[in-house]
Amino acid sequence: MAPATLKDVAKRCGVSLATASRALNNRSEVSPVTRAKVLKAAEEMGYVPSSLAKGLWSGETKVIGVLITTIVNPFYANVVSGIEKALKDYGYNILLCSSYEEVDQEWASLTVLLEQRVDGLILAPVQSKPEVVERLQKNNVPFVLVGRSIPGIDTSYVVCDDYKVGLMAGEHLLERGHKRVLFINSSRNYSAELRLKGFTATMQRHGIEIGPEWVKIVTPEKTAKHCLSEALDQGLNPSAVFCFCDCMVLDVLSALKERGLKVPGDIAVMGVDNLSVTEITEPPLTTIDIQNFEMGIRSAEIILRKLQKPGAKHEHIVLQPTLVKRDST
Amino acid sequence: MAPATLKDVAKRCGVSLATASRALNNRSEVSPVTRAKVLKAAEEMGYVPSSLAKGLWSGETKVIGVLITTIVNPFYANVVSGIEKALKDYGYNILLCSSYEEVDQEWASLTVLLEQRVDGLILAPVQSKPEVVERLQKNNVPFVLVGRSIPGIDTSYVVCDDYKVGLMAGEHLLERGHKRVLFINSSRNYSAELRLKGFTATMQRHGIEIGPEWVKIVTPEKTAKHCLSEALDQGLNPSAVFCFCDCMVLDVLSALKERGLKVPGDIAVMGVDNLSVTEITEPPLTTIDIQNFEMGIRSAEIILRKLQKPGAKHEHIVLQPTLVKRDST
DNA sequence: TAATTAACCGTAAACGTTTACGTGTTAAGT
DNA sequence: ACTTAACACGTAAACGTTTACGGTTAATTA
Repeated sequence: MAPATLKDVAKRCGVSLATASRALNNRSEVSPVTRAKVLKAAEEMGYVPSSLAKGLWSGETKVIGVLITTIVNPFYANVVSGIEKALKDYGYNILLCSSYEEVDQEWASLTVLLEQRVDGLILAPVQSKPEVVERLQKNNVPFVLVGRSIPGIDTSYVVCDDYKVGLMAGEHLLERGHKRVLFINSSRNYSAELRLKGFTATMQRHGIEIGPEWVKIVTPEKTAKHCLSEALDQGLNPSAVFCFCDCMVLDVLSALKERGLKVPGDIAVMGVDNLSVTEITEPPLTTIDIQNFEMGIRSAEIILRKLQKPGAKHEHIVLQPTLVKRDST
Repeated sequence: MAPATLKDVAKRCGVSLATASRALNNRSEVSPVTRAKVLKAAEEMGYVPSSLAKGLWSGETKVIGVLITTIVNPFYANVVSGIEKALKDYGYNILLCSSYEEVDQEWASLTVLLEQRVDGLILAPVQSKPEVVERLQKNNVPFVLVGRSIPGIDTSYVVCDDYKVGLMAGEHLLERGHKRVLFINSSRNYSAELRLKGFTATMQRHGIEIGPEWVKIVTPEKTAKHCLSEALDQGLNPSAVFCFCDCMVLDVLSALKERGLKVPGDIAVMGVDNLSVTEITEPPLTTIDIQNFEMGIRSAEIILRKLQKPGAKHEHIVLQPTLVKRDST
């Protein structure tokens, strides 16, 4: 009951494998009448060519690996959607893997993607360490980092200007009079570092030191909600919370609700990503738009270019963030 | 610069292909010293076995195709996340395709998935027509429908009790005194039909006829926002809107905001899916929980069982919806 | 008429694995 | 000293494609 093969089709028409293959691939060396016969037989038998065999022969699978933290985060859903859109017209498909922000899981996913011989790879690396990238370079597979780059290593990447993100958040919150700001950050990746740097530098320029107790880090075990609770229980009394991404803001928002704290009356909050939900929360959320969908598009386009010209230079795309002022600050 | 093959590894160790293969697969017919030599060489050369070749030989790819409408809808993001979780421990991976609710796109994606020789398929069919399912049956690939079944055809599926969803919505809205309810529905799939039936039957039981002008259908070209505008411009004056899913509710919500209509004061709204955002919108949204994540888990489990016992009976899982009363009604 | 060419088609090798089968060596049993 | 068994390893076929190469026929040219 295995699927019909080219051999089956050929046999049924009484032609050779080669002829059947040529007929199906619209090559000229086959007579019109034979071609029609083969096409008809293939159609009737529900013949679907095997990408495995084709890939083994041609060395390309028409599959692009995508490795993100989790598709449940709408930021990545948007990125993946952008990737999908850009790849569709070129016949490429997506093999999706998630790291859940865990190094081991990322490594394992990478193994899978390499085994599947993906033609290219788009990934948001978990850490800002070189191992993962070195592995890809060693395996000679075209790849692009998306959302996060890695300092000191030359790769293609599509990111936003993360330092500026931190800077914009700092300036905005200062403008609104906030001096005690809790920063709930993501773990270990370079974007998180840059946003923190941009933020602290800006606050410092206005004479405000951000001590380590004002920076909490979300991990797979410790949600943004936990971070907030921890801060409040430590008696920190922030007047505003700045989160690495809108997802964390949503988490914080429900925590504040539970505690009966009003936003922005008792405490202000803002995030990054400009997820569509931020328009319709109560209150609508101030956030920073970093062009999620566009990031997906651009990274896919880079991969497509790399596939066309294998020797091409690395491309570095830095998208500009824009502040979206709403009512939560 | 192609990736190292088993042949390369074997040559470097001065052993045959067969021995190298056996060493890497931990078979007993190879001496400890040879095995160590092979493993070391493979490690050094960054050898990664080709799933293509392995798949061609074994007939299984360790890949499950997932065909949904779009990953941007958090409902499907949750479903996919559930699938991923259930598959992970068994070494299966996800090839993701989107139909965007278009029949042609669905058909094309299916071709790709069959070409890739996925071991199994989880899909949310666009229409409640048999073509797609017949194709899969003809190609003899195990599959499960998720979220939507197809009437009159025996397949495995994981759905919620859609008739009951419609019924619950109807009863809840009646209870809140709404008699003029606009139903913004999804297009052409059986779940949409069932929810509509459950809804209209319930309203009818209370003496309220739902004329066709009270049912609007969202298509790729016509968003929920359009549907609402159309209804209001037709002078329909609904006191409540029931949407096929929360995504549509969010869309409606922003449309109402633009028009300056208050929820639930001027008009009530409710949806289905219990997306996490519905807790924190203003107002928090009444919705119906249909266990999104669980749907993913269950459908993946069915596929896993089918892969173990190819001859097994179809499984039909109907999850129970629960009404989540919040402030939008 | 003989030689050339075009049109069509088949044979076989290759892609990277796995395993059935065969072969040679050594150790144990008679 | 001869048989047997166990062990370690190699050879080759198979999975489903594509294409280089060669061959046969018929049509064209000299």
